[in-house]
Amino acid sequence: MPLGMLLAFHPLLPFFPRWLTPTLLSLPGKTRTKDKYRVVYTDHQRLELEKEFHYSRYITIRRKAELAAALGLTERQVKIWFQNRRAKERKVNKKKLQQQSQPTSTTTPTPPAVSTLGPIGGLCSSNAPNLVSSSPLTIKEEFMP
DNA sequence: TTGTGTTTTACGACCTCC
DNA sequence: GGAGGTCGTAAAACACAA
Repeated sequence: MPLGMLLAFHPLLPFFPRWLTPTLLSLPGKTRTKDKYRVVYTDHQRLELEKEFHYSRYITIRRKAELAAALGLTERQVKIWFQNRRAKERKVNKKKLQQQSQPTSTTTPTPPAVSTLGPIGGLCSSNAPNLVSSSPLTIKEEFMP
């Protein structure tokens, strides 16, 4: 049974949605409130975050603060966005790998081995572990005005 | 419409590093 | 010990076929 169901149907928490659990209600600074379980980022916010991610998958503390201020987000939101974005990338790469490992017998040939780092290639920074280095400039330029 | 699958925010648990 | 990493998950938002 998922944790959420346990919480939702816990005898002490009768029919409380997850975001209404006492923990979330009592602790200040929590972002999950009754009004907004989660916010939807604007296209501009997403674009800027994506740009930064393509430049470097691991954001520096300084850059995180700058970006958060520029986009009107909290540093925590920026941090979590990067975490989720890396998770997404891993998921996509895993999917690609699985598709490559089981070749289709249909007429549609699998495309030539594409970098698992996505269409933009492997952009990485010095603080990004286990990242295949490529040309960061090419990516960055893609978002130049 | 609506039912269903996918994507997007946000969190907790746990782990590693300094 | 704290900050930040992954992993798993919840639930809102979204896409889309029926």
